[in-house]
Amino acid sequence: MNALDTTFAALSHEARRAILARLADGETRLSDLAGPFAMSQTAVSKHVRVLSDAGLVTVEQRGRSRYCRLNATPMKQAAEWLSDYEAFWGQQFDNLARYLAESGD
Amino acid sequence: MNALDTTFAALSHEARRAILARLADGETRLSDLAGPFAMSQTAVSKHVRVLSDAGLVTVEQRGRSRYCRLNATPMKQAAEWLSDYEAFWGQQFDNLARYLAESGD
DNA sequence: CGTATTGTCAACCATATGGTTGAGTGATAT
DNA sequence: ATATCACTCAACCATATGGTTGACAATACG
Repeated sequence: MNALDTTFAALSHEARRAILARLADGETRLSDLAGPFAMSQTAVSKHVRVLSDAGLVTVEQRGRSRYCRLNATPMKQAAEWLSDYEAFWGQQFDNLARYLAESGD
Repeated sequence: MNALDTTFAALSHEARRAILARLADGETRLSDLAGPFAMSQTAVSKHVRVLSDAGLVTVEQRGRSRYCRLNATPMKQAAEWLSDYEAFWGQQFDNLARYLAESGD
């Protein structure tokens, strides 16, 4: 898997996006991250692992806690990939119109 | 799975991103899509199915061929989600500096 | 008609993902 | 020293993903 693969895959789960949103407010301990989720701490830990493997989160052990920090850098590449399609975002109706025109040939 | 989940998941495979890139050049038949891939047509068909389920591709049967068309609309939502983190993209070194400063306490 | 083209479907396989529980480890507090 | 906190790890489970093959269906061509 390349970087874009792992980045998009990491972003494809709501819990992980929620974790990132939380980290946008600042560094958070793993146990504090787990709070809002109806999920065991182990599960949250696994999600953080996925985010960490994707380079989206930096984990640092201090004392008995693990502090998680957002690293948005990989998102930049993802956003750049998406931006290549910016020109097509408004074209849904154009496509529909073309489809209707073509199917009427 | 919500829309963002399926969109990001669909984008997390290189073959599917390649298919989308190809479709950006215009409508393409499924068999023509399969060409460049070291993969059976069935596998390509499955990828197109994933893209279609995510709303990124519109498939239309004409004669014995299936014509695939790009629909970038779902990407817009994904790009908007990402753009919320734009402010953090440049902060990797800031974060590193802060980390070093804190760990030096 | 028969045959090639274009694709699906079903079955199968290996591996990944997302979750659980229970046990264990290392740091901190009392 | 012991208890508690914050985790990880290993095992297990169910389901999803990504791929294959072989059989089938529908369209088009001659």
